[in-house]
Amino acid sequence: MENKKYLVSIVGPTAVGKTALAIELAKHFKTVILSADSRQFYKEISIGTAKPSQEELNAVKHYFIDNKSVTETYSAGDFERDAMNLLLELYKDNDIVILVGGSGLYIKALWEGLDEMPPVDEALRQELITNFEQNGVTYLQEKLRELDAHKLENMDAQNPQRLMRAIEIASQNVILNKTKIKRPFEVIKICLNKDREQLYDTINKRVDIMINNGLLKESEQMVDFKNHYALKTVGYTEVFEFFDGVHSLPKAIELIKQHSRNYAKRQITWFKRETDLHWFEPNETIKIIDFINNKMA
RNA sequence: GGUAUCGUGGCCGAGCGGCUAGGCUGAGCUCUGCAAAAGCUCCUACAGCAGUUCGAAUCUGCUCGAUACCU
Repeated sequence: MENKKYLVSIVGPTAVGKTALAIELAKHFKTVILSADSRQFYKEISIGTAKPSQEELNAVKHYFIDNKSVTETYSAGDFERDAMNLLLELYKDNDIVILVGGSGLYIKALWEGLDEMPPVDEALRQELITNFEQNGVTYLQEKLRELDAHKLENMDAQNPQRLMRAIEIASQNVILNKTKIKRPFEVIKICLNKDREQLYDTINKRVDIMINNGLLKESEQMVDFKNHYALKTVGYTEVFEFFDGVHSLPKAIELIKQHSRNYAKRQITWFKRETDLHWFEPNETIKIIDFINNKMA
């Protein structure tokens, strides 16, 4: 009979220490790491995305790092599909796989699944963007009201991005069932967090390190791609603005720190509502290993 | 010592007699495909004291503090 399979998931805010813990766990359980970080996929950007170091990557096999180019568009749905396929392969040789990352939606997609969706209609998307730019959110609200008034009443109607998405779905007659999918493995959910001030301090310091490690140079090489979604992200946006003369360098660095702190806070908010999530401090490795063993016993 | 200008919430910053400017930070939150994204909510301050006035952050005086210039 085949052994039970586990997905040990390490989540938490940026810079809390997920990478280090994941590597320790992977070594301890003699397994591999599946990364769920929506920016570490991209092979061209490493410094600003705080990828694991080369030594760390050599120590344990990592999947979903450097597997995409910034010119590609990738979504949570794509990730769910690719990660599931990979996991089924990995479970042939391993009973445990370590999932690590901070991209809440991507992780949720893998844990619970997303509904099947037809591909985005590019023409419609473009039309929506154009009309939104000219007429504002009101246009999107009215458009959605015609298609699905009930949906409009029950959503964040001030959010253009979500309105566009809702219109796309409504216009394709897709029925969302929003039920959690039963996975062929058990998910063990561990969230790392620490004192807010300490976390912010670590974030600030890490940004300085990124600058010293050549974030500016890396960004310079990415200038031609700055309109791609992959580069619409903290660390690069601010440096591009510095290049364009919008901010001084010190100001840009200050903004990277600030936006990283804001991001960390949003991540914490996201994970707070997750059920079955167990919270630990980053230095509690032994306690975490015990916890995992208990869960698997 | 004199003259001038100024002193607004954690920070920036408008207002210049009556209707909680606004922005940023910070905190809280939303979440089925751009998610390191996008959006929502909260935090009623005018240096102090005295006065003018029905009413003062806004006008007057004094005190304290800052800045600039002069001797």
